[in-house]
Amino acid sequence: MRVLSRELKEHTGAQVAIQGWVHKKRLLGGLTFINIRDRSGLTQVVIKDKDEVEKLRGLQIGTVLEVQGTVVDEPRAPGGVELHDATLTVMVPVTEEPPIEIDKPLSHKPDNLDTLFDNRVIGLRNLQEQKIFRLRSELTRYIREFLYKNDFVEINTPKLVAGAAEGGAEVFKLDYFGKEATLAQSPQLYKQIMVGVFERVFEIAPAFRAELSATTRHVSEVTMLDVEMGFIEGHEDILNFLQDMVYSVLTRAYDEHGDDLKSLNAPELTLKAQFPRYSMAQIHELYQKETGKDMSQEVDLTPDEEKWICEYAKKHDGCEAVFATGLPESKMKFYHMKGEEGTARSADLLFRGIEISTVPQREHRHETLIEQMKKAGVDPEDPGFAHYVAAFKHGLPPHAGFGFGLDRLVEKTIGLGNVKEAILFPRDINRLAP
RNA sequence: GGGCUCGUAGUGAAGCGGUUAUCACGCCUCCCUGUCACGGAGGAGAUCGCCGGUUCGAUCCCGGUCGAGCCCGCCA
Repeated sequence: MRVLSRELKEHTGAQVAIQGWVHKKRLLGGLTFINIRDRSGLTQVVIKDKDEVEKLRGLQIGTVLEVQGTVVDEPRAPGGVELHDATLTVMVPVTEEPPIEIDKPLSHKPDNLDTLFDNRVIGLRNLQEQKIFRLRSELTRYIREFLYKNDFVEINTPKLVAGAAEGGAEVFKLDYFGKEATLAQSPQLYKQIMVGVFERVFEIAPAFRAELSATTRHVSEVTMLDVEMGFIEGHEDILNFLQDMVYSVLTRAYDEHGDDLKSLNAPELTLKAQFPRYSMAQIHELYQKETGKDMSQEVDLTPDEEKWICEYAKKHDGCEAVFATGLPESKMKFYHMKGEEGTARSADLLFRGIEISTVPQREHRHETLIEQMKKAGVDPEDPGFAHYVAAFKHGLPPHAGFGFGLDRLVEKTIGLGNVKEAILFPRDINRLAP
């Protein structure tokens, strides 16, 4: 029976078998230490028998082994237990030398990210590197649990779609049995339709963006959390809901994985249950007062302003998540609801210097929607949009939702410098493999 | 799409108009009984991204090219 590394201390004195990968060897002459890695961590194996050590001659890190031995309490061993009198059985011999070392910190310097991603398969065997993706898995689980608790249904919508769903962002075009199709850049229209069925829906899925962006915060395949909820009383409802979700998820991550976050050099969490809210105009004004730079002519916040307002909110409000409200009408999409004085009922959620979510209220009134579509140059009769419009014709309640960048959340929670570091196999302008 | 920067063993770095191209880790051989980024001795491993130019001589200077990174625009 196979025993896992983390279960070893429950078997003190017993003869057990462990299975895993050779993670590190230390040969001290008459004494050899081997670290075996399995899904639960590392086990230290102590070998004195020269013949056993010889079995590893010519074999590299990564060799898959079964080790039988006696579990011994040993304060000098990491974790307090180790395996003695070991017998090794090679399950999968590895003779190829690994291209990078996995028992030392991997370089995340911008210049070295290319090497990091080229060797991703091996690099992820590094325990620190794994932590990023174990945390990502946990953050995703927290989000799901929060949404389930709030009566949401998880849905899956098509990623092969006819034409651009929203217009605006660049899409990937492809041949679909002789017709032109695109990769969905957002589940926007589908999730709205589904409000007419379940009231509350969410999806966690890739969205594809063909923009020629080469920055630390863009990839061409992004994992989006899309949430949509019906029967809201006003825009506030969705802002509060997102705020509660983010607060719950982040505080839980720091509660349950504080040690991992610390070991990854994640910043301390500075968060309030109520996120501060500033209008775009206010942010431009505050920013100008502080830096002297006038950005009031910008339709949106500049990346520098996004960083600045997060720092400001952290100092001033004790919260590093902040809403930028009152997005200008010129940035409004046809499915957004108009706000007061040339604004859209929409906000951005910024966290640690970056936009992680856009949170608009939708236009649910059929007539108004048709008007806004026509104004935006979108044909409501178009096969790509007719079904969408039909959902409104047959009754959609007031609703709102948000698109939420999961990759960016992971990046910023851990304090990474590039969104790609939070993605197993990132896709950007130049990278399509691995 | 625009701007700026960078390409040196498997990996990470240093370097300089003339060097045997330097160091660390890894790899190979040997020594080492408590290591945990073990330690010690030795060894192999680099057409200095590619093409062209300047020069007596280019890894170094110039141009092009390919590759990469960062910023802007746009977004999540």
